[in-house]
Amino acid sequence: MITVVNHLIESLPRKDRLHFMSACQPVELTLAQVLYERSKPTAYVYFPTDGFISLIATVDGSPGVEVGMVGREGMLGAQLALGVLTTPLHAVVQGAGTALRLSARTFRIEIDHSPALARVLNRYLYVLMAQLAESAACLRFHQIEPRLARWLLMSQDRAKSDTFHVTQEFLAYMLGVRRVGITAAAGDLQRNGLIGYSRGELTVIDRSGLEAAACSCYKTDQKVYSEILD
Amino acid sequence: MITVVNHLIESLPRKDRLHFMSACQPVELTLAQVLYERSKPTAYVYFPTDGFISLIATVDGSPGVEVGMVGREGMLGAQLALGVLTTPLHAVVQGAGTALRLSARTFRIEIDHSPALARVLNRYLYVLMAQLAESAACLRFHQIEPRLARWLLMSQDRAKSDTFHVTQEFLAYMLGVRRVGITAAAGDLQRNGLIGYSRGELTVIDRSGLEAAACSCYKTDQKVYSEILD
DNA sequence: ATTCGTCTGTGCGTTGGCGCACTGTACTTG
DNA sequence: CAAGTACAGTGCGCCAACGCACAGACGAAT
Repeated sequence: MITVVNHLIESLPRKDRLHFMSACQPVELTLAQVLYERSKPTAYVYFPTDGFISLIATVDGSPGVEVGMVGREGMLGAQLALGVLTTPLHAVVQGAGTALRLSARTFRIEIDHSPALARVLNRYLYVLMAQLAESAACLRFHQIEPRLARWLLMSQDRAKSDTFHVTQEFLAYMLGVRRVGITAAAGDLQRNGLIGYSRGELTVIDRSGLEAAACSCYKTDQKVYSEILD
Repeated sequence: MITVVNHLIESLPRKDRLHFMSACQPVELTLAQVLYERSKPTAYVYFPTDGFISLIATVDGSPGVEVGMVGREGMLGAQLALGVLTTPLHAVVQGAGTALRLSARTFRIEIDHSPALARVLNRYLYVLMAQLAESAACLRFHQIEPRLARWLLMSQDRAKSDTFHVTQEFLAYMLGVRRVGITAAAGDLQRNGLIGYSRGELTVIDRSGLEAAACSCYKTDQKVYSEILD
């Protein structure tokens, strides 16, 4: 039997947590499922317990680029706590799994009834903002390979598995680069024995090596999260 | 006699507004003044009435890049409304002028006493998040010239003057590029008769031309702001 | 009037990433 | 087992932006 495995929910005091969970509904997250579309109203919020979700920013017709990741350490739709129904970002399931879901309306009622929930949501929003800002600078200054390494680490943290399915095409989309850019960077990581890669099956072999290869943003993210939410 | 000229404060109902303003203290913003430093606690929040402020993200030792701008349409320190004392970004005065200032403590008391204030702050936070995400994609996909044009428009909107003092060195820092990159881009805009430029004195000549030269992020920003806060 | 500091413009080679097109290598399905 | 369909790898020319260095150009201060 599985207990709650979303960190935000876990952090609630027992009474609030039980009440909150009774309002939740477990749902499957299927790979590539689009949960939010930019500037459209959001019907539900999601607390991943197992899967994880990418936040994608776009401009004009450009393909898009990932600016945030949501796993069991966070939630999707926190902007509802700010009283805004629409979302500025696309949200796409990037690792299949499960999540707890609430309707927007129920979620807002829960917030009104639980100051502890409101508090943790506010703090999470702060972390999210810090991540967005970090992403901006990272996109500007860091090269593909360190960014890829970072991405793999972040995914591994959320997938809780050292092997997962991702195509180069997909990685290219996430990082906002060409596919061949990924071919080169991933090839490099592979030659250095940090990852194994074969037809979409990616395995992290040397995690600490990857950490060394990743840009500083990985550590920074972790630091902010733990300072604000732990 | 000057009435309040900060849009967020103006949007409060009369009673709340008067109370709020009596808690405020007018201060001068001097050029290049550093108001916030990353991950340090914030002593004050600022509501610009005249000057404006740049939000700067940094990674590692990299120089930094602007990810947001705060003028009379916004405020600095909104994260306090989330209950977090530190700030994820540097904040530097980019246009000298004046602002209304409150201590962090007073600000939080005001929020607790005015639901209208809390509401507008939440909405502003949402706008800020949208801006950060937008910036990330903009930094990744847009070229120097359109970004420069956008920056000039945003500054002009906040400076309420079509001529202001900025060196190429400074612009380079804001956009996260080389100074010579600015030389080239600004030269281009100048040749096309959109701006005049001489030893740090920059004049916007053809505003609608600049709007055409700017990347789409300019319009997008305006749209989000007006949808959420108007 | 000369000097000095600040700001702008130019020139060079370098590079990281782009666009495009094609080849090679697997699984997968009929 | 043959054909089809992902997916990964390679090669080539191109370009925006980079780093570095130096040369004017203007304004203020001595």
